[in-house]
Amino acid sequence: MAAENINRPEESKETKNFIEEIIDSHLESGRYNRVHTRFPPEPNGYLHIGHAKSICLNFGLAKKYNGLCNLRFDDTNPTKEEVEYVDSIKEDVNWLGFQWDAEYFASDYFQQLYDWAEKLILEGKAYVCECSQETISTNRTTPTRPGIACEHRDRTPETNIELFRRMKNGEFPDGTMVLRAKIDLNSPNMHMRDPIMYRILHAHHHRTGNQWNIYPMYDYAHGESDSIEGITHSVCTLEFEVHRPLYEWFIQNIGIHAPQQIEFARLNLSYTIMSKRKLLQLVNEKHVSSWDDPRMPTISGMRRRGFPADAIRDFADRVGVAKRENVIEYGLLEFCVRESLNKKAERRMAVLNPIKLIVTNYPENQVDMVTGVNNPEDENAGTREIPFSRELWIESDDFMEEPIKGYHRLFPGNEVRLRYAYFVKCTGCKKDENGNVVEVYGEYDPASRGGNSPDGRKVKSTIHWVSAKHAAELETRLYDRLFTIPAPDDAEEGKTFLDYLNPDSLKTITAMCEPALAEARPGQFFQFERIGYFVPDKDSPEGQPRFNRTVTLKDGWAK
RNA sequence: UGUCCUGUGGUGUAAUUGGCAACAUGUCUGAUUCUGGUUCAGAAGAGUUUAGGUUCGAUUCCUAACAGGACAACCA
Repeated sequence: MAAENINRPEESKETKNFIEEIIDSHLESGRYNRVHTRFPPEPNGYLHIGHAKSICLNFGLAKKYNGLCNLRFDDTNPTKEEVEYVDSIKEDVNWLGFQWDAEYFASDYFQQLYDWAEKLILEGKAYVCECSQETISTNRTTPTRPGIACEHRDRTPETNIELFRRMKNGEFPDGTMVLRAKIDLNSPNMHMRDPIMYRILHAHHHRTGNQWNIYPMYDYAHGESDSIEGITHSVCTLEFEVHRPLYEWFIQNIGIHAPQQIEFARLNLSYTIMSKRKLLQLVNEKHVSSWDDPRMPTISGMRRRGFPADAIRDFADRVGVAKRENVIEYGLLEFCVRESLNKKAERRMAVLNPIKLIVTNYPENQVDMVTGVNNPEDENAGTREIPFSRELWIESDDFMEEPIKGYHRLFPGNEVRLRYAYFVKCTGCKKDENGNVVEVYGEYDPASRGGNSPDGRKVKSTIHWVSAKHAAELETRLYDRLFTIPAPDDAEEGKTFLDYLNPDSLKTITAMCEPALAEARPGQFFQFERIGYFVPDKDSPEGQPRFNRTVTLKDGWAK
């Protein structure tokens, strides 16, 4: 094998993570002359941001070393897995921006796995055990004490192979017997105390149908699948560390290509949960609408929320790869999202919490068009025309009858700029019987058309607005974090993560939007000026976009 | 309890493999700005879990302790 296609990353200021250092040493020592990774999801749920880290890592490693990366579905448990999940997983990996070199299923290897199991049996390295689940467990005892051998352990290979074949043929009911590797009942590592390789399951498998009555366990299937595919570096999360001796035992005793398993710390994000079980619970108990509810930390949820794929990749990059447990601040994800969106989102004006501003010296039925810049960060984004008239919607936060110190928006006597339009000076307001402001009044300066005064006069603030008679009233969903505390998993006594659901994680309002927003289409990104980033939801009817708030703008004033 | 893994600013990740701790984010200032956004400039913030040891010198090597985590499924 020529090794000239190995691509060692050029010396750059970028430091290497510990996995890359291991790979470098393997390449140097000649243990491997290539890099081949895989992303091995179990199709029993939707992918989440934690998987995104693993996807970026595995595909990233392959790319960096000019190697390959497979997508392999770890579908060894037919009772939990469904095609729906297979489809969503493929879509999510693609959307994240990765193409796998080959697509496999662990179930593709069932026959090979079976043959190897027979080989181990014949060599006296595996046996059929008829103990109950409880007996197996109690016979394993505890780590400090030796395990107890059951009467099945010393059966002859002939008996074992016959029993195993009958297991395969479906002659026994579920749970009556299992195939166990004969390793070491006294190992301090409980995984080595004769682990189960096969269990009987008369279940319909999403790919092999009813062909099999026995299914391999993770520990027996995973490493062998890696080996079959020629994987060199099998990257997984920390909890599999104790499984590594077992992974290596099977490979060695079958006598096949040996990949190196390397474990890293999974991603944890503050204010969110990552467990598939809990995520499923949120969906099943209707705390969210679906797996792709924009509040979900799933890849599909984030996509619907408006997080760009490049932001997620950047995030995965920034959190790094190490072995120590970590909790990433949610703010870092938001930073990555804003940084990406700032460059690509077109600006629009929309008023979320409207109050009317009447420009008293502007002619009653006049309308003029002012020009708005679509994206100050991108010259190619062009401009658009926005209608201006006497009655405008402005944000109620942008007016205070009695301003607090530091406030320089609209208050009686103060002049501000209406973005892209005119200077307007506040002359007062009208209140209802309860003292609530219902209308704000102002006078504009015709000479300031376009947003600048010829006399060089300055204003301290610019506010956004929407012409009342031209406003498009569009449904807008204001999303916030799903949980109220940083670590919803660490519930205090007597509580569960559900007790920390944020009741205000979704507020649906009608926003007063500039007309151009009515033409927004799913897939586009917008910044509502001074407010945040928004995307049209996929469930929007034609010509009537419903907006999802992706993230707010950073608020340096923060009342 | 046993085995294994991990301890570096608030958070995360580094430190040329022994040379007085860097980057990002966050926070706080100030400047710029037709978004209280962006951008720019600056500041504060860890002496590397602790105690010993080796060394001229330790985040890095050794020992012990302490703390946190994983495992003890016919789940993956």
